[in-house]
Amino acid sequence: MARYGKEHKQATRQRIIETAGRRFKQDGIDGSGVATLMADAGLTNGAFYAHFSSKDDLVAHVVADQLDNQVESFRALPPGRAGLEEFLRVYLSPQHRDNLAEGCPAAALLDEFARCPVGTQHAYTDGAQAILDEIAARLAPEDPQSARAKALGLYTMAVGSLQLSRAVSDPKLADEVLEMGIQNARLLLTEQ
Amino acid sequence: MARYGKEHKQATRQRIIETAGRRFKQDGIDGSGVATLMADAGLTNGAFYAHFSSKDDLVAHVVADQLDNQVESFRALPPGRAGLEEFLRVYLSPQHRDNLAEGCPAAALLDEFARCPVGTQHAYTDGAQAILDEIAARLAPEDPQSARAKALGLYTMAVGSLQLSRAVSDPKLADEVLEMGIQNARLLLTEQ
DNA sequence: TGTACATCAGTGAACGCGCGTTCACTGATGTAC
DNA sequence: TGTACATCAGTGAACGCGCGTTCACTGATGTAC
Repeated sequence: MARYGKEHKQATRQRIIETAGRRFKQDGIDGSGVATLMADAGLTNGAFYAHFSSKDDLVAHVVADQLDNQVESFRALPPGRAGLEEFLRVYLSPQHRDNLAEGCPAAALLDEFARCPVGTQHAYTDGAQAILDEIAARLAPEDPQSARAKALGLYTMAVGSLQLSRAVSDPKLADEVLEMGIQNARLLLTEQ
Repeated sequence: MARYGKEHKQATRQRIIETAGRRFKQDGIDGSGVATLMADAGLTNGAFYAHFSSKDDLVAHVVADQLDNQVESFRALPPGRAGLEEFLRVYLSPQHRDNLAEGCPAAALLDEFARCPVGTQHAYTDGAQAILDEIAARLAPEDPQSARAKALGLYTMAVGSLQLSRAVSDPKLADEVLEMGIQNARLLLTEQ
């Protein structure tokens, strides 16, 4: 079972972090047990503590990884406001709403972060700052203060709209929430 | 222990629903055990199933109760846009952010509702519709369509902002999120 | 080249604990006589 | 008025189960000779 190159254990660790990200978003943090998380990665529960000191430790690394990925995919968007338009269309789409596991970590878990240890909150805070910077930079490089305000408005409304669309049991309302979210976000972006 | 008037058991049931509401918002739904919920109400675990058929059953009733209270407190606000201004100031205040247990159920639990049984989602959907109607009615009785859109924007941005302010570990950022939330919400309300 | 050994990622059983749920029982009160 | 009984909200121990965590062990591989 052993004597692999040093990159092998790192790869396993990364695999655990990525499959755990999907599981946490799908079933919640409390709703995902260590044995299930390890089975998702093709391992058994006992190996967990060779990679992480505790479940909380894993959660913090998962959050950092998820936010890193989101920042990276933001940077791959077309430059300027066109990129924000595309982001909105994808983020507030029925496909995103109906795919918890592959979607935005904040939309799936933000209110749980408020109850997480400070290490997890730091990981989220760093990632959220990077995303807000990325949004603001596309908005108005010449007016950073209003760009910052709008970036926050866009981010909080997008996350809130996706969560609301997922929580309601009426499919018509769920779709309306997404459509109005795009409409309101565009209004926020284009005005003044 | 028994032979009280018929209103006694109802009162106990209501007490459980109310203390459970605080506990769920504080510690999450998965994070609150039945024994703890009953101890909060001054009872022992065994009595639970004389009042509710399951924990899920309690959750659905708690969500309905929480949203009812929120609708009621909305109706007690000053009429028209002045009421919405007051709502924003209170909702996006540091006091609300720092008091999970007494605060908005959606801000504390919205992303968990996406993973709840359909009965709970119905309870939330009904309450959310009533709140959106209440907001829209204050906005523009003469233009119900744009009022509806703005009501959704206001609600999702308020919930998203409060969640974000609670999740970040940097107090300065947490305060900024609330301030910018109020600013963006006012912008949404006053324009056009 | 062949054999003995060291390494160590991963296994799987076990730990104590709290979970949601069940159930035989308690005991204070209202009712019947 | 006094006593026996029925009611039933609430008790508390117990159920099987999955939780996070620990640990003695396995066994495939690289290294030493």
